[in-house]
Amino acid sequence: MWQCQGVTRPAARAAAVRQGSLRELNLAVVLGRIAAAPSPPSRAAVAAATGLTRATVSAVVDDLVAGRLVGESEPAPRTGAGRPARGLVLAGDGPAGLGLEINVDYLAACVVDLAGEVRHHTVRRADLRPVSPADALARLVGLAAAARVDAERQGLTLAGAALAVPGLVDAAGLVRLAPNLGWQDVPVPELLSDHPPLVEPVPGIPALVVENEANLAALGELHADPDGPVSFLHVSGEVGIGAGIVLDGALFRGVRGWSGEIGHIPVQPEGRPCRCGGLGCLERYAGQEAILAAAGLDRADLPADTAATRLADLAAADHPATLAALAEAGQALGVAVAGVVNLLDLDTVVLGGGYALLTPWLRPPVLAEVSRRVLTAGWSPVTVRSSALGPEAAVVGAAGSVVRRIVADPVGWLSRTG
Amino acid sequence: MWQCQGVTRPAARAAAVRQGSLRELNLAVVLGRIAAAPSPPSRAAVAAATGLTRATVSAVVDDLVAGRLVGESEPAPRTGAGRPARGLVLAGDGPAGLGLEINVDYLAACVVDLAGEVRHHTVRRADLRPVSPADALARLVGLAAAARVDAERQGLTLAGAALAVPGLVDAAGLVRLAPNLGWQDVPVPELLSDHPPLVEPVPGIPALVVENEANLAALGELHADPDGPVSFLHVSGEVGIGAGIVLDGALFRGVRGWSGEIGHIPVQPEGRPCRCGGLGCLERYAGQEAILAAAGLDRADLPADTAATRLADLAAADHPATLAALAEAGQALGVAVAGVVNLLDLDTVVLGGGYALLTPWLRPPVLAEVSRRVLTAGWSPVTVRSSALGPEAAVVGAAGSVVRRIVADPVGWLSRTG
DNA sequence: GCTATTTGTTCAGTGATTGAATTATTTGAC
DNA sequence: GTCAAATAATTCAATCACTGAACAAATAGC
Repeated sequence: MWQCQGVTRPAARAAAVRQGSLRELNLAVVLGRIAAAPSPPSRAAVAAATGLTRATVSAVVDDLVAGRLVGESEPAPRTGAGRPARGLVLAGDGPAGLGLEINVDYLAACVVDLAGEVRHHTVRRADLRPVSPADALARLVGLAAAARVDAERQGLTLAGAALAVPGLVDAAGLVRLAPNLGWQDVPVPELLSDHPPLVEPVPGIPALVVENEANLAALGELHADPDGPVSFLHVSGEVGIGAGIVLDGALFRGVRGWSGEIGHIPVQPEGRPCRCGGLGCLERYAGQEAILAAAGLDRADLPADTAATRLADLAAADHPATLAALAEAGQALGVAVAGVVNLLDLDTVVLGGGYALLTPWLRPPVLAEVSRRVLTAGWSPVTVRSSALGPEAAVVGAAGSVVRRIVADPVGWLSRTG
Repeated sequence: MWQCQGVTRPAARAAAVRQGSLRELNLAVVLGRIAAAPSPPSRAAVAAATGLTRATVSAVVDDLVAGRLVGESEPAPRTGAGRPARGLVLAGDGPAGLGLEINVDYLAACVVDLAGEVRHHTVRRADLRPVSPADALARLVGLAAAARVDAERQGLTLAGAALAVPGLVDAAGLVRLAPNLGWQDVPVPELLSDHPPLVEPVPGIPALVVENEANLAALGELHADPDGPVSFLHVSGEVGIGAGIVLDGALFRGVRGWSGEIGHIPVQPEGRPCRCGGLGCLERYAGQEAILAAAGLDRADLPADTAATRLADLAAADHPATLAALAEAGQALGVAVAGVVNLLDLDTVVLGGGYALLTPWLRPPVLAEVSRRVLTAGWSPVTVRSSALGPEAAVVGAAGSVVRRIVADPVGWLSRTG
C-alpha cells in the first residue's frame, strides 16, 4: 500500500516516435545489450534480456551484421542439451573511434574499436609549450594520419575523432584557455580545416569533438571498467587539477561544458593567491607545483611528466619532506573532495593522472577528511581508488567516446553504408 | 567538414521498444507538448511541433481525453481564415498530486492539478520538536484527509503523494536523520501503514514518496518557472542549509539520494566545529543560528520561522550588526557557491527558504565571491536570484513532483481507468 | 454567395513487432 | 544406435500504430 521510491523524472524525450523509430530504437537496444553482455550472448539471450521476441531480435541482428556492427563468434561454451547458440559480438572490423591528445609534453593518438579494444596507440614526446597551436595541430594531424593507415590496415573505419586538451573548451571547439599550453582562444576546428579530414564522414557522428582532458579521462575510466560504478568523480592531478564527473554512466559537462574545475574550489578562503585571481584554491595546495615546492624539489629540475614518478620514488624511499608534502596535499584534496561528496553524494572517487602514482600516500589523508566531513559517511562508505588506466586515460577515453556514441545510436553509421 | 559538438551520451535506454510502446511513448510526447505550450495548442499545432501527423495526434489526443488527462478549451484567439482550432489543455478535473510537509514548526498539505495550479493549500503551525514521529505523522494524515476531501469536491483524483522532510531520506522512505526535528531512523511508510491510504492507487505512481525538503523545494522552483533555466542550484537556508540540484530539468539525487548537503561543505577547514563532526562547515557561518548570533539576537527570543523575517526587518532598518552578520554569511555562502559553480558549471543559483527574504543582502557578497573565485566567471555570468516561491516551495514541489511524473509517463494513469 | 484557408477526421496502405509453428542441432536416456 | 527432450533460430500470417492523401467542417475576406 505504502510503496516508496525516489523522486526521479525520466529525461524529457522531446522526440516524437514515428513508425520507423521503432526499428531505430531497437537497433540501439539490441546493440547496447550485446555491448553490455559479459560474454557473447545468443539471439535468444538478447531476446530474453530485452523483452523483445526472438523473431524481432533476429531481424534486428541481421541489420546490425549487414552494417558491420556485429559479428558472430564461435560457439560459446555449452551448458546442456539443445542446439548450440551462435554468440554475438561487437564487430572488430567495423567502425572505430580516433582519440587524440595534446598535452604539455606529448602528443598522442589511439584507435579503439567497437568492442573497446585499443587497436593502435602512439605517443610522441615533445615540449609543446614553445610550439604554436597551428604547428602543434599539424604535428598531431601527422600522428592521426598514421593511426588511420594502421586502422584501415586492420579493416577498421574511423568514424569520428575526439581531441583532449588540458583546458576550457566551448561548444564550438574553441579552446578558451589552456594555461599550461599557453593557449588562449584557439579555434581548433578552424586551424584543422586546412588539413585533409581525419575520418570518414558518418551522419550523426561529429568528425571532431574537442573536449577537456579531465572529462575524457573520466570517460576512459568508465570505459576501462564497464562493470564499475556508473557515478563517480575522477580527479586528474597534473600541473592543474581537473575533475571529470560521471553521473549515471554519462559525463556531466555543465551548462557550458566547463564543469570539473575542482582545482579552483576554495580550500583556504583567505589562503594562497592563485593565478585564477582567487585565494586558497585547491591547486595551490595539491597541484604539482605546490607538492614539489613543499617537498623541496625545484620544478626546473625535472620535466613535468616525470614529476609524479619522482615524487612517488621519493615517497617510497620515505623521504620526509616528500611524505609531508603529500600528506598536506592529500588533506587539501580531502577537504575539496568532502565538499563534493556532500554536495553530490558520490560513493567513488578515482585518483587519476599524476595522482594515480601517488595514490598510496594521498588516499589516507583524503579518506580521513572525507570520513570526518561527509555528513553521510557513517552510512555510506566512500571508495577512493587509483585510476585503472594510466596517463593514457584521456586519449583512450576520447576514442572510446566516439564508439560509445555509435553504440548508443547506430542509425547514423548504418545509414552510411545503406 | 570539421563540425564540432560536445561529448554527450544519450541516457542508456535499457527498455526495448515493443509494438505497443510506440503509442505509450507518443502519449507522453503529445501530453508533454500540451503541457509545455504557452497557450492551448490545436491538434494541428501539436502535430507540427512534434513531427507526428495530424491523424496520429488526433488518435492520441482521443486517448488522453478519454483518460481525463486533457480537455478542450474554448476557441483560442483567431489568427486568420480557416476553421477555428479547438485548444487542448491539461485537464483540471483529472489526476492531481498531494504534497505534504513536516517541518520544525509547521505541517503543510497542498494539492496541485495537472496544469500545475495549486488547488488546495493548508498550513498548520505547531512546534513539532516535542512531538513523536508517529503523532506528527498522524496529524499530517488529518491534513491530508481534509485535502483529499477538498480535491474530490473539485473533481480531482489524488494519484500520488510526496512528503517533504528536513533530513536525509533513503530509498525506502526511512528518515535516517532529521536533526532539527529530532528524528532518527524513522520508518515513515511503516508508521503510515496503520492509516487509511491517502490517495487512489495508480499503477506506476508510488502512493508516497518521502524526500528531502531542499530537493523538493528545488523542484518547486522548476515548477513555478517552467520557462526558467533547466539546470540550477537551489539553496534553502534555514536552521540547516540544504541544496537541491536540478540538472537538465531533473532533480539530481546522488547515488543514495543524499545529495545537496551544501551546509557541510568546508568553508574554513580549521574553523568552527560543527555538530556533524566536521570543522568549518558552511552551516556554522551562514546557517540561521550563526547569523542570529552574529547579529546579536538570541535565538530563544523568536520562533524559528520568523527568524528570517526578523533579520530582514533589522537589515532593512540598517541595523549595523545585522548587516555585518549578513555580509559575513553571504561571503561564506559565496565561497561555497563558488566551489559548486567551479565544479558543476551552473549558471543560476536560487536563494530559497529563509534566504529568499534575505537575498538583497546576501546576493552582493555571494556574487563578489563567485566573480572572484569562479574560473569561468569572465565568460559566463552567474545569476543569483531569489526563489519565486516562498516558504511553500517544498510542499508545492512535492505535489508538483507527482503530476510531473504523470505527465512524463501517463500510461499508468490511463491503464487505471481503462 | 464564393473562394481561400485552416482544422480535424476517415481510410486504405505500410512497416515493424508478435506469437505460433517449423526447422536445426545437440545432449542424454533407453 | 535410435529416439525423445531441449534449446536456438527462422518463417509467416496476424496485428497494431503510424502515414499520407482525400474529405468534411468551419470561418474570414472579397
